[in-house]
Amino acid sequence: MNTERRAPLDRKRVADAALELLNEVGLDGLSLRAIAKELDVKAPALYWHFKDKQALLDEMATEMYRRMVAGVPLDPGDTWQERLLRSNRGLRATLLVHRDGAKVFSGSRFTGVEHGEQMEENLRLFTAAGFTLAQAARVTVTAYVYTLGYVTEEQGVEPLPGDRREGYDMDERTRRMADFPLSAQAGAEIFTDYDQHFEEGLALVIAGVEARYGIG
Amino acid sequence: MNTERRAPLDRKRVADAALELLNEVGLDGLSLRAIAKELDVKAPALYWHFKDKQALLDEMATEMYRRMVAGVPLDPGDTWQERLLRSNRGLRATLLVHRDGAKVFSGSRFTGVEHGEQMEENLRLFTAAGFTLAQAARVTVTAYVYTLGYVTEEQGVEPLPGDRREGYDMDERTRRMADFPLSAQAGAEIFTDYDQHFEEGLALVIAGVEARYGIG
DNA sequence: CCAGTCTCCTTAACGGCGTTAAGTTCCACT
DNA sequence: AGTGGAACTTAACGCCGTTAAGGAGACTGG
Repeated sequence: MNTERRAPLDRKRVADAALELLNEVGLDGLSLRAIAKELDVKAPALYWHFKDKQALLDEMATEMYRRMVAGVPLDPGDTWQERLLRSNRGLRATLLVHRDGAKVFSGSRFTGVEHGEQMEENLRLFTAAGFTLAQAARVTVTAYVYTLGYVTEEQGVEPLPGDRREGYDMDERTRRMADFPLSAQAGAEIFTDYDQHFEEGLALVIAGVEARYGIG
Repeated sequence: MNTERRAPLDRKRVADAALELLNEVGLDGLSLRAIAKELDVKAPALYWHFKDKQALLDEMATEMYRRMVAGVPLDPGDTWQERLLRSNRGLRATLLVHRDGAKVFSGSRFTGVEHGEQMEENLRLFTAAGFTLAQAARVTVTAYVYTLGYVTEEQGVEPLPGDRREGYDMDERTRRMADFPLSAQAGAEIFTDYDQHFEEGLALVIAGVEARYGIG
């Protein structure tokens, strides 16, 4: 008989398995029973590690954040513009790794205070560049919610990079919008080239900061 | 005996009832059975009017949009800046009317093509102001996702204006963030005064458009 | 060496969920 | 009067998050 005993779970291993499963089944299909099965365990076992499902989702978001920090090494010598670009590109890339990544992220709260470190570094850089703390907060939050909102919309159309959801066929949309020629044409401008359009919006925010706060 | 017969339901009446209920129970608690009860009907009756729950949520989002358009009369003589301010303030106000308004809105797609009219008007105004269609699309989308992202975060902290969710006590947060003084202090800057901070972020976007596209 | 405790999991069950199938009632029209 | 469709109800399915109770194995103190 097999007396090998599986190593006990921990929060990170559960979150990892859940994130992997997320890509296959999406947020709606992400049940505790399915996650448990992935870990060769029954669903109630998860309650030993998390008080409820939301706590597991929080851990998933936190894990995504950890991977983002690990994948986006920040140069302390960055200008604030470079920092804003890098961190928001990194954020978007992180969200895009998982189906419904933006929803998981924005619906959850980080466990612990690890995220404080990166936040502190950013605020330090911005204030050193001449921003007041209030301005620094405003800039980072504005870029953050822009990115989150952008990817949320993006993933509503393309759950994973490259595979478009049904009902978002461009030709069909153009036909439906025949009475609104500008809107019809703008559709091609909105529902394609997500990478490039994200960059442009981010550039608008940065240009706004330079202009309004007078820090180049 | 009572032979009065209730007028048959329609999509709008269902969506109205669901939106009203949404404020009491939140998106998680918004079950078809509860909506049906509100309408003196059993849950499966809703399937006569909607093919599934998502279709009902889509109708709710569309109804929110209709109310926004009705509540934010657009002056054709607006400058593009005024238009961008007005429409995004109107959008935020609309989202804030209902608990989880931003989530409902960004998770759904409009039914029909009514929204094309307003979109067309906006694009007309922007192109008339000198923007290319591509620029006009970029500007409106950037402001749109900013607003959506902002309110999503806002409603994560304050589900309805004025009633703060537990776990977002500022003093307690400051204590937890003691190791990160800038972040701790910035918290007061981020998790309060949502109206004013929304305006500031929107102003940043507008300033960016002026600077980057050279249209004042 | 063994009793007791703690960790980590299982089994069983609860109420509620979205959804489907089948049947019912009532009205409009021929 | 008879037919047909519109607008529902009743009953049921399988799945969900969650809780209660218990059990197996390792760890610890006497």
